[in-house]
Amino acid sequence: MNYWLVKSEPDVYGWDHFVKQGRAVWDGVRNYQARNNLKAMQAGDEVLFYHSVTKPGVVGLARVCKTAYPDPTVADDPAQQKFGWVVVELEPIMPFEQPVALARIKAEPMLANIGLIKQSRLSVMPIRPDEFELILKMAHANVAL
DNA sequence: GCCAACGTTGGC
DNA sequence: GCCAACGTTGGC
Repeated sequence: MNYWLVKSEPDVYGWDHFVKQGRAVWDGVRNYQARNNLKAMQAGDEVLFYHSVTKPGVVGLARVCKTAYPDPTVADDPAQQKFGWVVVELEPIMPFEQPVALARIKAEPMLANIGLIKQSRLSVMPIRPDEFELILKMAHANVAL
């Protein structure tokens, strides 16, 4: 089991929209490192859902329900296909009773090396098990790991 | 609205 | 291959 964090701007695609749909095709990733992270995801991996820009913070927990396949939004664009962009599919598990604001993450010494802070522009990143567990605690999420 | 970080593009 | 210019992300 691996743990991840994905970012989305709530005004573009927020947690509520995600829950309403019940499943998300995670498309639009156009960065090699983020793409490689998508490719490394396995079915059942747990994913922190992060709202960027407005009220930045982790708002809920999701899981990978379908592993990487070619991004259908560039299926008709040969110029884009050479990049090998992919999507995964995610489904919501639960919202956080107490969302974990970025400010709280920054204030937590044990999270000083989290990718979210170290590589602030990366939109799909791995999270260490200890970091993941701590964020769930901070969210008051009682979930079996 | 501003700015820092950083990835990409294109000239040389 | 280097580097300046430029665009995008995302926090504040």
